[in-house]
Amino acid sequence: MELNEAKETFIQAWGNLGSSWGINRTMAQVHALLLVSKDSLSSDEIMEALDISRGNANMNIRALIEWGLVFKENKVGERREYFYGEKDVWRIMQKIIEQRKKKELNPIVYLLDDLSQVENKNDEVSEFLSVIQDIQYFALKTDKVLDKLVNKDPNWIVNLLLKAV
Amino acid sequence: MELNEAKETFIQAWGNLGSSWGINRTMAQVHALLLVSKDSLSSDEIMEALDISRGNANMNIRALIEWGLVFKENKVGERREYFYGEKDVWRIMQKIIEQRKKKELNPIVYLLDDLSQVENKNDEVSEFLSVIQDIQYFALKTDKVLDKLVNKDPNWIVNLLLKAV
DNA sequence: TTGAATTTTCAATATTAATTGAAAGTTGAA
DNA sequence: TTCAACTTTCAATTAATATTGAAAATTCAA
Repeated sequence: MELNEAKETFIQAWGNLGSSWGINRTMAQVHALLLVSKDSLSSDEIMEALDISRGNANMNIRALIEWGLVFKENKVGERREYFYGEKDVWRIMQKIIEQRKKKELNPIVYLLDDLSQVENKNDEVSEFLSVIQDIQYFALKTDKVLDKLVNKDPNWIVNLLLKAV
Repeated sequence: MELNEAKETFIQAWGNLGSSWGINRTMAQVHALLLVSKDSLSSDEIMEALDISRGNANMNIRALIEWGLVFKENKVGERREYFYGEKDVWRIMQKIIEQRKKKELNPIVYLLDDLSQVENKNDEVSEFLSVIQDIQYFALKTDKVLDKLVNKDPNWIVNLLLKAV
């Protein structure tokens, strides 16, 4: 396989995988592009490389900056903005986990907390509460572990994983 | 809050959350409904409770059975099928992890394996390979941990999590 | 077998999400 | 200030996904 072909494959595949990861195709593609680009790229270069519109490029670059996966660079004497990607895969994982946790896990925690307030007056309610509380238990545990994960250094989790496997 | 109100809230919220979890709204709702239903329900009862069409109900019940989150029950002297949900929250987590791993993680592992085959003839390629291999490293680690997770008993992970936090 | 009850399929439709592109907004050098 | 370069916004369009509902297939008691 040739390098540019491999990069192209990576970008396309990362885009597809993004879909199942709750990240839209273009956002994942921009991320992949910047991940394998040696130099920072302008909006126009990104539009060109991925064959997408200006608006689409802009929105997804902003989203990636929001996520902390992409950064701006201002070149001296240049008006336009350039962008480069976070290259540290560990940090990339952290950021993605952080965002997915916010979007997918936190709402569950709040929901279950609310639902626990149901008046516990009979067996049927107890049974419902038991389900809710079981879910809550796992959700809170997962939440805590992921918090640690995004706050600690790479070795913490690597050691944990090694111990586990 | 009253029980039926709480159940209704749970079903609706679980449906919405399903979306961000890569599970479609109806599938998540059917799952939630069966999770908080004392008795098993027929297709018609599910259609009625969630106000969805026969086709929709059928497809999502099948998908849930496929995932191992819902089971059939045949009542004696009754033609129609009844369905009940997996109530063990630990097993539910296992099944969901199993499916998401299959859909989200495995493709990455295969992709990276492929991309590693790029001919390593110069520095630019080395740099690309380094990114790919970093991702591969984390992907494989995560893959292994999740494998353990779905094969071991609840205490294994709970202990691990406790140790970690 | 037959046929009513039930389940499954799938083309058509509806819903939701992503993308475009042009207009409006912003920026900073001259 | 002014104005061209550049960025952002957002209504309209397109694409992707989910849902419907009726027809076809299956099942099983009689």
